[in-house]
Amino acid sequence: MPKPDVATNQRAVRGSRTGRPIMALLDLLGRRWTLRIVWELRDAPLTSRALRIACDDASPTVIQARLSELREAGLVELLAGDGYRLTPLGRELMESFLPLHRFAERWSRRG
Amino acid sequence: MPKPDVATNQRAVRGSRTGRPIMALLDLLGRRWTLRIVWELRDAPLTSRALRIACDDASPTVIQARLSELREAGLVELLAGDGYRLTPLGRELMESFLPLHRFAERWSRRG
DNA sequence: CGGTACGCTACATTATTTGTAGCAATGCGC
DNA sequence: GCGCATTGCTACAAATAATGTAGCGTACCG
Repeated sequence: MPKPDVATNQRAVRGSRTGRPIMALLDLLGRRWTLRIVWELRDAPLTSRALRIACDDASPTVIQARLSELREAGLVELLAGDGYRLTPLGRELMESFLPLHRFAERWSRRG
Repeated sequence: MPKPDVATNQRAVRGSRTGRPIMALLDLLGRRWTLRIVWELRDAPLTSRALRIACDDASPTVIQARLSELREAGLVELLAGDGYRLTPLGRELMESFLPLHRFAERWSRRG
């Protein structure tokens, strides 16, 4: 039955067809390196190159693509001269993320 | 003929070598459809086919691959006759996830 | 038995990622 | 000015992953 129209609130965010924001967010964050980028920006701004290195030397192509998506999503911004940093909204995302960090610790101790 | 390697049925979870669990988790969840699958299983078990449909009709290839990864990660299990469901650990993940759901609502109302 | 649903796989086509190289623009010491 | 380093960002071929469709083998139910 899901045959709804796209009307993406964002460019080509997969899964946004339902109109439920969580779907758009899950799709955005479910792209390779996106979560990691947000995570690496949690403390301080990073230049695109520093970010690349922090992200296990991912290729600049993907990093740039993800940064564009994150900027469009209003989660990240480019500061003249200081590289990229999370916007206030991005910092909210980061905070919503902390429980996952704690979960990761528990998860790593699984049998 | 590339038969899946038995020891690591897929490449090692990226970042797991750093010893930082969050990296392994971010990598696991940052693969296409993984977040969505966990999300769709939040309420009730689903058969692999129902899950496929719930996930915007993603191809069975990826769904099966992700389910294997999630089972290996101890987050999802296959019930004889009832399809897939979150393990207790998977439910913990889901709960760690709820703040993100609330964030998605705020995010969708951004300017 | 026939029909249906399950988990799962094959495989060719298509899309995305990787890795390497490089560009134009800015800044800094000289 | 000049050379040199660093920035954000792009090109592009090769490698890898996802898609879409079909189908297998195994159950279950009539």
